[in-house]
Amino acid sequence: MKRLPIAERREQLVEAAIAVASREGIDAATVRAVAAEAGVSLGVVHYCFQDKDELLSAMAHEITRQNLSQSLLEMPVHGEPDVIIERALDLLWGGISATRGSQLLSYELTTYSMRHVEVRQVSVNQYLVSHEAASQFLETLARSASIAWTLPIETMARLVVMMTDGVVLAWLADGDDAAARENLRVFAEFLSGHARPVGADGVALPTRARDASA
Amino acid sequence: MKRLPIAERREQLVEAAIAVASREGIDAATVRAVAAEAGVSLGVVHYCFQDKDELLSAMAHEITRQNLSQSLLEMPVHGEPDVIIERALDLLWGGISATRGSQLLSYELTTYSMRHVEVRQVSVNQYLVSHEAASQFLETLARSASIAWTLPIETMARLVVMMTDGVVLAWLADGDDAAARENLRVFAEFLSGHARPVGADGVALPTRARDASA
DNA sequence: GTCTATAGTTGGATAGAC
DNA sequence: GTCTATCCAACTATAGAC
Repeated sequence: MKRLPIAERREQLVEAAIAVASREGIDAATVRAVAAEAGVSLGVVHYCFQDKDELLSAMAHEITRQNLSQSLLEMPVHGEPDVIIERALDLLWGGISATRGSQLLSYELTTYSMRHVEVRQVSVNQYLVSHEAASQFLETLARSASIAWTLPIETMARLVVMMTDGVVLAWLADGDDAAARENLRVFAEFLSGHARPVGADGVALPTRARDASA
Repeated sequence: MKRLPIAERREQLVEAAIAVASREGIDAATVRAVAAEAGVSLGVVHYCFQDKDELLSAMAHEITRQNLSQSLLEMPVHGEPDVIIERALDLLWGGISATRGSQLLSYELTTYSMRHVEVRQVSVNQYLVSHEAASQFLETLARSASIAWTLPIETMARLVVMMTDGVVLAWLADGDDAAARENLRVFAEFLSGHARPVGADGVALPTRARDASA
């Protein structure tokens, strides 16, 4: 546990910060607590990070990456659009419901960032990463299911982020897993309602399309 | 500014707490800052409230009431369902977008409550009040527009709360008023899609109903 | 690079004069 | 009921020995 290069030490401390903050909340993630969690002394943290805000920012960046990357990479192959959409949301929900502390921490970081100018970038980054992930999610979904979206991808992505936040917040509040899944089912219906079938090459199939213009 | 009955003093302090917390965030709402905001000395606050948590709980209860009561009381009269729904969401948004600090504070209180057992009731209360308000909103809407909802009122209410949270969070993050209104427009379409017309007396009109069973 | 020790703040809570 | 004064705990941050 001694004499690590500073880059590795920083990684270790960020992981420790994530651990303690996910478990006990953002207020509990003091420099002291992080040092204790990592098994180093207080001075080490201040040697690796200029101040607490820099540590918090690094932690936020990493947890945003972790929360979103895992759920969105695997996607079902081909099949009926409605089935694929519902299955994709199931996978998404699996990744979320298994990481309650991280999800809650993510919202704590959002509000914290909105109140403290020194870490303003955190919520901006969360916003950008979430929307990028949602866009990729929708595009992969469209390719897998041979569909196109009836609204611009940016609009759809914002709706996906919005609904995901809503579902997760409600679930954090009441812990009702069944209700969250029910919400996702309605969410899936909503997505299906804004999809129109296209050929495998991406060309619309006018005979089945609900709206040839759009 | 002297010798008020304790009930009035408590009200005054709660208002001061709301003011400072809405303006500067939950972390800035220290007992000292609240006392200064109210123009009283530190001891007065501890005389009126057993500890900080009791003050925070009182503040949370009051701001939850304020945030939700104002927007939901006025509702348009009769007319075409789609128009009424969109107009109702416009009114809702007006009440929200004018109170950015309060909205953000509400989410800060939610996450704070979820991490501190002593104020656990705060988020439970937020949940209950929000769902009750959403249910009333939907019922008033149904009466005004002479429609019925195709899903159980509890399910619909949870969806309304969920979507409202999502829209507000996204708006807090990027401040994009136009995008929020666009989201609400889609939200309105969603609501319209789950409404079916009934007679003014609440009886379904089978000739126009999309689904006579439900 | 890592440790201990400590300076310097801030904030919750209480005691006691008025 | 209200004020001032004070205690005590926890935290960020730095200095300096090793």
